[in-house]
Amino acid sequence: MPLNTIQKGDCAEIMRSLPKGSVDMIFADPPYNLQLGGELHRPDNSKVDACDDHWDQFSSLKTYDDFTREWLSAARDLLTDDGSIWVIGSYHNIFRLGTILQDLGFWVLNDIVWRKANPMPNFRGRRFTNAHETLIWAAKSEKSKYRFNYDAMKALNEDVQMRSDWFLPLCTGGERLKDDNGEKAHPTQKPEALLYRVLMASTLPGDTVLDPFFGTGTTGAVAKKMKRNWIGIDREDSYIKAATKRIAETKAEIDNDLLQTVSKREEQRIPFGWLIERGLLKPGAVLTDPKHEHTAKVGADGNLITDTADGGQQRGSIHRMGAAAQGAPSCNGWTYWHYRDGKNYQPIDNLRQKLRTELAKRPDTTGTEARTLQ
Amino acid sequence: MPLNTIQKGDCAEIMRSLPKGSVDMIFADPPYNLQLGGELHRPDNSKVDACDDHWDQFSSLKTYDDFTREWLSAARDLLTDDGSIWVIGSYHNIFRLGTILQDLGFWVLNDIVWRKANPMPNFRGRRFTNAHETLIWAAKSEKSKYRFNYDAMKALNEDVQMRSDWFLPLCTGGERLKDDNGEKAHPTQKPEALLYRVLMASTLPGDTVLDPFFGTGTTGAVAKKMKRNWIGIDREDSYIKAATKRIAETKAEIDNDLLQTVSKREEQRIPFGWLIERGLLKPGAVLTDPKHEHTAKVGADGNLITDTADGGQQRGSIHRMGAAAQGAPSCNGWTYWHYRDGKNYQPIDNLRQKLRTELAKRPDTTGTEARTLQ
DNA sequence: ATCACCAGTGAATCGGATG
DNA sequence: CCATCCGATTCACTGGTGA
Repeated sequence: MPLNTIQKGDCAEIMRSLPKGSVDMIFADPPYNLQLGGELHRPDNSKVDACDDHWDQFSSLKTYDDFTREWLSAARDLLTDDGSIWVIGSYHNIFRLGTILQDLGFWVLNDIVWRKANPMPNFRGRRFTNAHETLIWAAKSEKSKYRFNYDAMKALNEDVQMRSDWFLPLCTGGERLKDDNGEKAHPTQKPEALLYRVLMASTLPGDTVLDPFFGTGTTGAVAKKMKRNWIGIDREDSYIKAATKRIAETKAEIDNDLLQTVSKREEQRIPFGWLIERGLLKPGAVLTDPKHEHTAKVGADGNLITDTADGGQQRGSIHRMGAAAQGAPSCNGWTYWHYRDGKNYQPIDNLRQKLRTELAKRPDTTGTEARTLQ
Repeated sequence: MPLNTIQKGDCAEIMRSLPKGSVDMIFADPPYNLQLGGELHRPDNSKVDACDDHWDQFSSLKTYDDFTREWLSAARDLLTDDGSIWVIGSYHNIFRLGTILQDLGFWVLNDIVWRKANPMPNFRGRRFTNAHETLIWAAKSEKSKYRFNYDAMKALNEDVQMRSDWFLPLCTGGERLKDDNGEKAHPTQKPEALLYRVLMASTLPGDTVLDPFFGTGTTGAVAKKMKRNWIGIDREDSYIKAATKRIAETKAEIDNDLLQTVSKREEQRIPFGWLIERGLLKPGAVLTDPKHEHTAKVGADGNLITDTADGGQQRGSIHRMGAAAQGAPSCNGWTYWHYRDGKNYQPIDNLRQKLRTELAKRPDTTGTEARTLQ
């Protein structure tokens, strides 16, 4: 795999030449097929520098669809089974992209709206200001165990779930690459903040990220900063030259420990029985629910024991017995059951956390056991 | 023309029976083809009342496409040459709708994002909160002299061009129609404010507006208020009954309350993570408290990271880590934590203020940032 | 009259490991 | 392939009740 390099050529062809199932995530910013008419002027009569490059011209919708199906199909084969893809577009092409993604078997996870902080106004006053672009995030298939760093996204948003509408400025000012004449090097350079969020959401450090329409290499630059491996593909020498220089000047600046995000789901599993084995809870201890409406006794084997209405007993895991007490389909026993700590009641999750901290300090003695029991 | 009545039956069939070129605008809220799996429960174990009605079930994407092509084709013939159509959908169906619209010769004018003020969260934490729906506004053809009430839209928006992202609350409370059992009469009733803006943008009083998926008749009720003629089509007796009653009780008067967009909040919320995404702070930057007694490092996800006495690490939001450092129950992390600016230390609140000023320069007037600029 | 608290709810493609 | 079990997971808003 040609990691951390730019390949020159047709992206479908090059993707077909790489080993199948070898890429964790693909970010694609394909031609939008804008179909612009004549020139557009601002109210002050200055001319709008539109995207009229040859690579954005297609003779018909069918030509665009064929082109799209070709590269998306190659992209799908390149992804690992649990990989995912991001594509970005506007109303000119996003419906074609979305339809073909679905037809090829991709499973759409979200459509994301990039709300532009500073869009170009509609100078003619004939439509609404086109103030957003759309990203589609899709897994390779319905069965994929795609990666989503939920906790990182929540943390980025001050502990509130990240929504499907993102408000970010355009790429302007110093971030915008210029060519030797001081003109913008690429007509549609995307802001790094957009890629930062995409990479943070759906990849891990060390993952391989491919961008088939690399342009000025925003994906590569952000991937390098965030210690993801990247592969870029483009057909234009001028873009490859600009991207190469840009990425060479970019440092992998973020430390490993800073790149880590914690997810409860990925923490070490602690069976309830370990609390008893290690004396954090004694057999016979009485647990209650938060409202003190139900009680259960701790059995020596890690089961809980409750008395039933008919004078019998019931036993089961902390989760099963919590669900039964509430008449609910499921229950997180760790947060439901509380133990007595002096005059207060604490969730048994506190004991789990305590044990987890201890185990982390002594990885040599307990690590193997913990790992094998996971 | 059966103006201001509801027709019962298949919408494509009924549209074919009406005179061609006789309708000025069509608003369509077709089935979304959600393809839901099993049941979904909230964290409190209550069940989500999903949209699982028979009319939303299609056996395949092809079946859905055939259905869509059929009614959109009939709709196109029904429009005047200068007429336009609005369709609404989610990522499940909007790409199919958009592709078929384009294939039939409709000319897309805008895609509009309805950002929901109060969407349902993602309960499992597996994706981004699906916080918007998409509307497509299209003219009958590229040559259409479609109607767009530019000045009305600008006036609605405090004299700034209306953007393509609209921030509106869901239809809840008193506006939501209930059946005889007190249950919601329709699973997906749209808010009147949404229809108000659509009608205000693209029709004139006296115009004829048709809704082929009439449901509880929101389109008819708002059209009546705004003195547009309306035609509704639906297949379900229960919806027709509810819509008939609703429109009979609606008066043909323009309700000024509807004119208002959701009021702006005083200040927009800036998550700490935005400073990192936008490069105002780098991951790894060291923050200190005003007395330089505590330090914390900035994580890539917007959490702060501190070293604990026992050699471990702790992470959390700026507020939580500020509280922990002081042993206080709460803390305003924005004023507590300081970053190094040359030789001086400045509260990170300065960076927030800087970003806020930048954002304020480009006010998102359409819609109120509320808590969710995102 | 006001406030605090609780319950309910909205177009939702909402697990993963183990046996 | 399927069954079983563990255990992680929610935001904004409305309306009712009781102090």
